[in-house]
Amino acid sequence: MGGVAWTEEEDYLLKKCIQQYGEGKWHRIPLLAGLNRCRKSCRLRWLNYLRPNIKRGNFTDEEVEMIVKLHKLLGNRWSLIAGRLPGRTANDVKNYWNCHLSKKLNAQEAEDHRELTKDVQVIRPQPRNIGSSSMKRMSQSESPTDQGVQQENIGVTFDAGGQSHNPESQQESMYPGLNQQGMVGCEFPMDFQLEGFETMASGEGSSSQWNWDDLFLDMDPYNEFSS
DNA sequence: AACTTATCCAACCGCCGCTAC
DNA sequence: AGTAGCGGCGGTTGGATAAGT
Repeated sequence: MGGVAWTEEEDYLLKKCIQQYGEGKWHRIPLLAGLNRCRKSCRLRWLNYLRPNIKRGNFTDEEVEMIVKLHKLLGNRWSLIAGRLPGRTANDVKNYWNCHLSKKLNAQEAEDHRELTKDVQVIRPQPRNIGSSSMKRMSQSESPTDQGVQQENIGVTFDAGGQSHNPESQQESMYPGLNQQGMVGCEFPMDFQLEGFETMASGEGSSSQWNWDDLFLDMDPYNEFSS
């Protein structure tokens, strides 16, 4: 294991201490419980192992599907993802992702990319003269290599992952929420997406102004996704 | 049976944001 | 304004175990 494994006695002491004094105040727990562990170890042990109602064993298909969808939207925000999976911990989700899904999805993406580019002639960005006004515009936005290179003439957007998207056929795209800035979208209902993504895309607010926690407070992906 | 390699997952580490002083 | 202490989070590590040779 990554460190010194917890003994049954330590587990018992920690459990008893938390039952007596409650969660929180982690800095006091080691002292109160008589454990030679740091506050973080105690908290982690409780959250990932000792807490009641923790679901162990394999992830169900529904849970896996949920993880994939939430990860597509949230990225590596494991605690938020785990919050939507009753009984699962952030560590469980993270481990499962790292062990199973990341490899699987990487392989699938590589395969999809091969399929997409199989019969397609790759059009690479050509050097071109850029007028001063265009330069000004570019300097105000992110580097095109970061968020997608616009192929103005053919109307196809290339994102950083090398996939191409035609804005006109976006409705049929695998990622209907993908905007022209190359922002990764999702398969959520459009009325949900637009509230957040349009504002971000239009530049009215930076992504740092967004609080994802708020965004999810009233959302139940079990129902939202399955419908 | 012995050894090597791959996989899993519990635990640790470092960083971040918040709060109190 | 600066700083210390805290809870919380995500990334990484490394021991145990399974699978392969």
